[in-house]
Amino acid sequence: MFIYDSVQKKKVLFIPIKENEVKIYVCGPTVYDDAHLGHARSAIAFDLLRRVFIALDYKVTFVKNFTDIDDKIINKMKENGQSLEEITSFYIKRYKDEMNLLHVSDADIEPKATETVVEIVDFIETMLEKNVAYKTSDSVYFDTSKDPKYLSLSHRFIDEDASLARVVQNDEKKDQKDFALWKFTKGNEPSYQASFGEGRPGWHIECSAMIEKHLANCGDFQIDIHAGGADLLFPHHENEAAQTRCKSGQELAKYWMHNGFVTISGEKMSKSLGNSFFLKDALRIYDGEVLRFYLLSTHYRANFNFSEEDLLLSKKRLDKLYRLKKRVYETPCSEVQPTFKQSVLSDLSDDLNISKALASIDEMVANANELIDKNPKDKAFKALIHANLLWLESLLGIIAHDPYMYFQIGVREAEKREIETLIEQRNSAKKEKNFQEADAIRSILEGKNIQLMDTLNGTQWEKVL
RNA sequence: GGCGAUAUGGCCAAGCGGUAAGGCACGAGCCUGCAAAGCUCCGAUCCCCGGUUCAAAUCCGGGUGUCGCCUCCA
Repeated sequence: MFIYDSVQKKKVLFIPIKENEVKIYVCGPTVYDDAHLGHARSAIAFDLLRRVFIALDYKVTFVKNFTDIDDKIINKMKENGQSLEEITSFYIKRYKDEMNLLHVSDADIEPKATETVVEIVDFIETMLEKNVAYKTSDSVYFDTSKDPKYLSLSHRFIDEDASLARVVQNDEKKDQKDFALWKFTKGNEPSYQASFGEGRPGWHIECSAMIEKHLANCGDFQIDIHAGGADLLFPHHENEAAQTRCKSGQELAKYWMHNGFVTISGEKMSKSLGNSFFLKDALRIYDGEVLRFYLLSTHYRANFNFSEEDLLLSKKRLDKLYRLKKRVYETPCSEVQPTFKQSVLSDLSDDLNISKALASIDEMVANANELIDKNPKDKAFKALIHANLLWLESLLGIIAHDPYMYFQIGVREAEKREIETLIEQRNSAKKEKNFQEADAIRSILEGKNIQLMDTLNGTQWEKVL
């Protein structure tokens, strides 16, 4: 497996800390609002990473956190008069439901910040003891000057005057780069007891504490891979790494992976721009699997410009897989073709090169269709192809539906019966060589976006988007 | 202002020094009563200018465009 490491800034051979095992931590969402396409893309990208490692026979431990205590959540509490719990449990459930529609598996461990407070407090106590953190009137800060490697992750040089001019000045901080580990309570908001003062955790500390709690190794590195969106590299990941380095003497992660953004009309979706395309809205229009396949089909590091037109084009590629599935659906699976499996896995082992993998898959599809055309009764071959498709389902999280149902998504039962009746009428007309009548019926159905196809197994229909 | 990424045929998109994968769209053919589906065939010298090399889309330098990070963010 080769992966692109954001810190080394190049593609490197992945060597696990412990043979045949991989520990992955992904930064999950702050749960105060609905997830948008960017969350989906990140989740799908690293879900693929996880599936590929599993397919390569690694023992995978996959952790994704929920940030469930934060300024924005508190603001929402004040706005809506809801409790913290009410808000976060609502959005966590919605996030997980939506991710499941996208066939993103739940993580093995899904820690919440509020359930990690004890560890966070311990973590900060140790940093205070080690004198790499200090207290001011409102917060406990991390002292970045104590970390000689600070900024080595994001390769940044901070110009004290220019680049931090946009940050609100705080005279109590020793250095503008220093960041809050703990914010003392101002009253009337959720807070936790701590030896250094009642309050709540800052954003960066939870990931370091969670990794230590759930995953940490003894050795140079605590985990194998830390992943997240490209916007997290600085300051979030830089700060996580610094905390852990100064607290435990270990590097947080051996490899760092960052996914590119989803843009709309070439512009990043972001909360401040207010141009977010929420998943709940996308899922009202598009099937989750179609959306997954679309978001999956561009390499995870590249920026992804979302457009409905491209989504529909991408669907056509998925349709072809489903049509092949129809052709082999009645034949029980045998074994995946080794050459096919090997070729797809080797494509994906190259830093998740999905484009290459899809090309290999398309080649398999074309080849399979050709041979089934030539020899429609070759059950042994169909069994192999069926097995290939089933294997792809586990590897990519696609082609999971019944292939007939897939083409009928969004068609109501009554409408289905109506379609079947029209098809029967058309078939009678065809038998009587009344092609005018048959074509007229076909036109009626086409007007309803129903496409007919006469096959050896009778007339089939598909809903066209 | 500082830092970084990227620029490939009509569109999406691989490529990581040896003479441009794949998908969609378009066109032609096979198949079909006709279609649809499926199969086959068909198109680019890679933003510009210099340089390194026997050899560059791929490396280096300089431009130009686009995007991002530096503030919550996947």
